[in-house]
Amino acid sequence: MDMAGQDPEDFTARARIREAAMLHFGEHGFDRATVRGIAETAGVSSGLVRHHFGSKEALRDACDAHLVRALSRINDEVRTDAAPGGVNYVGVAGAVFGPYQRYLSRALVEGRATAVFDKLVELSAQWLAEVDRGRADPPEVSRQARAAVGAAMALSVGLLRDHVSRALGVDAFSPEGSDLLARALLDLYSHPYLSPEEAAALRARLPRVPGSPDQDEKDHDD
Amino acid sequence: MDMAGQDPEDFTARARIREAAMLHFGEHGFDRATVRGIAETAGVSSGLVRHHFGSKEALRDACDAHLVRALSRINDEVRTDAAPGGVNYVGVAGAVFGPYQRYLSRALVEGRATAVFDKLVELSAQWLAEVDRGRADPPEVSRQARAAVGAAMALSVGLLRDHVSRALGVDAFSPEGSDLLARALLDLYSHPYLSPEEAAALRARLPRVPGSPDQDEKDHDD
DNA sequence: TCAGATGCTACACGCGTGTGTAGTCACTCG
DNA sequence: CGAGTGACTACACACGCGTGTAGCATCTGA
Repeated sequence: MDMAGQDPEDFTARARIREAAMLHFGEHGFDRATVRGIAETAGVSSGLVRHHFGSKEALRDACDAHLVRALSRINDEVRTDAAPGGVNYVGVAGAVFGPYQRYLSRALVEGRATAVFDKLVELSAQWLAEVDRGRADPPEVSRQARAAVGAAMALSVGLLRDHVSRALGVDAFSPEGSDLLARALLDLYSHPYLSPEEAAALRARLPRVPGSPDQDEKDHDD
Repeated sequence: MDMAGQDPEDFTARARIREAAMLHFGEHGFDRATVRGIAETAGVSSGLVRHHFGSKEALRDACDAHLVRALSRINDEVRTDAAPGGVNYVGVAGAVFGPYQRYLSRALVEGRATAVFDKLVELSAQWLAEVDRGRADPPEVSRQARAAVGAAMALSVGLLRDHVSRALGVDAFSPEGSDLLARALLDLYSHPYLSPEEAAALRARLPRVPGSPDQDEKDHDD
């Protein structure tokens, strides 16, 4: 039916409901959020929510789908606006979390929004490809693995927004906070926090070899 | 009453309930988890849960408190076992998430477990203090800010366990996965991913100065 | 021996929830 | 005009949930 575009349907009740749902799901979580509350925020009856989306879970699916669409749009914008020497991760993080920060956080932690994470891994891998080019020693682990970790790290501040904000003293997404964060991240990404010797030493202390049984799990007593 | 120790009460029904609660809260989330289900796992009646903890929320509080106790114990162990040249972050992450990975993840994302995060910031700051000593250029941002980001990053893989595992191809907490992760992290922490020039360039592209209004928030249209 | 805790269970209540149903209004098309 | 269709509402139902209450064993100490 209305598979049309993204803009023209934004004032429809359906879009308002979706928007309200992302707000409520993000703020209170899926379970705690109520269809009635969403309907109220959207200015419609609770029945209409069901009429348009069928069920609460289907509504969440629609939110997830919308998130992916929003991401791919943002992704294109970022790609054209990226710094020549590497993707501006701060910008990416700020953009990915957009108006939907809380919703995305919950979705990611609950294991959903896989497309978002995978896209971020892809971006991270591209970045690493450039970095690896100008590198003397060959990386020990695959680029994919490092990209996965990099993607997770890029999201970490957003996921732990409240805690980071508390430690920072200002909201991480406020102008002051994001500036502080950006500079902290630049510092982190531009300085090695382990010397090659330390890294080698720690590597040597790693649990035996892959495949060894749990060796560090002596007891979790209580 | 039974403020006794931590070990001697581990076989009591109260401890079993707490343990079952952390399992259920972690697996299904606080709202979706039911007192009846927790009671069944603990092998007791649902009434006993209320008898011991008063309410579902109080039960969660007890779980949080137990988590903090577990952390401080782990913290002591790690501190004595830490590598001389820096804290083994991989070990820390693996230890902090112990048997309570999922529970901790949810608690952190929901803004609880502040003590855990703050403790991690503290550890991170200690580590940075050592790193800063052997550093030529002075860091631009406070150690606290960098520690906050570092703590968030140390937790990121645990928070996004499912996604990272999917990108890795193996469970991030399996022996193979944690080994792979450790080596990826060591690579990340021991190599700068931005050259000083690139960092300077990106820093120059940062939004004006702290305190400037939103400049990058043109529109979030729909 | 007998009160009084204490650990624990069984059962019922009330409420909020997602969902189902019936119906109204408006607009379209033949 | 009139049937049809989709947006939308009001209302009721059934269910699962946290919570409350009453009661039963078991142990302890005066």
